[in-house]
Amino acid sequence: MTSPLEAHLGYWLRHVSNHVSHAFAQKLAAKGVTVAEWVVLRELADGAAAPSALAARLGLTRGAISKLADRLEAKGLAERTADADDGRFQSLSPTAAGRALVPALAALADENDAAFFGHLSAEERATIEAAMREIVRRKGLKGVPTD
Amino acid sequence: MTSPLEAHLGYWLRHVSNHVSHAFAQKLAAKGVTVAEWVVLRELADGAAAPSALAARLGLTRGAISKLADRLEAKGLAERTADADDGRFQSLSPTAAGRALVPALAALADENDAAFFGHLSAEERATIEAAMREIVRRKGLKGVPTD
DNA sequence: ATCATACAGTTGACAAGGAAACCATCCATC
DNA sequence: GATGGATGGTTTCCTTGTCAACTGTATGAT
Repeated sequence: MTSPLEAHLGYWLRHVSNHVSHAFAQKLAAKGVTVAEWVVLRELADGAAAPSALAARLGLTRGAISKLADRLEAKGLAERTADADDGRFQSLSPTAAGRALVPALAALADENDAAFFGHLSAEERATIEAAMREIVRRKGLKGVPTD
Repeated sequence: MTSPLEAHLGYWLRHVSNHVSHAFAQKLAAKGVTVAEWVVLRELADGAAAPSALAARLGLTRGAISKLADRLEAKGLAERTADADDGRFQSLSPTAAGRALVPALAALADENDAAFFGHLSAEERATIEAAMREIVRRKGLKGVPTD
């Protein structure tokens, strides 16, 4: 007997996480930003960063970051600056507009998370988060997903 | 203070679920099948279905199913048959080859799930699954994700 | 009977990443 | 100081999905 899809925890995780992300994407769209853009912007709010550092931290390829940087720059939310010392390096930093946008987007993120998980008890939330952190630790997973 | 990404349960869910799916995709690739194809194939193993029914059940658009059907047909794993009564309808059914493939793929799915979640206690697993099911119920979420 | 409407499936344009090839720049060694 | 790797960033191609327009078929109201 082949086990049904629903037997897998991975199934449920993806199912819910897909919907969470999708709902979040909808909310972000109203601000003219995609989820991936938000993640980068959020990261940049803590200080400018090199594209490849972002790639490593966010679990994306350098190519993806390159394209994301293009989009953010086109939207006037971030800008590249060449490193004076090393011609290979560059630094991606948020513009004033980009920086200004972060709080509103963060509020949307909070709101979205609350909408999906707000009803869970503190224990349940703790259990789930701990389990996820543990899996990440065990598997040595790197990289941030897209939310 | 804008809350960090890690404060959101949605973040952790997606993080882990991304890796679970990716790992699964790798395993499936050895069998020449993608995750989406597996999901459809698994669904068809329970009996032939109309494309639009699949779309609704799997949370994909009809267009996506149409292309998936193309691929499955090209690989000789499924086939379309026109409905005799209603010219608009068709039915997607697994070929013998497709049907034969399912158990092996299901084994991979089991294996993959175990690799990520096997170390969790039964209680933890139950808590997580119940929470996810509850969210799906509350939100009235439809559709299966891609695992 | 006819015609508008709804519906199943397909198709084409587009978005977003991954993989890999490609450039440019730096550094280490000779 | 030249030259042969590393290393950072970009570009190209491919895959896969959505969205919206389109095709063909059935149905219901007149």
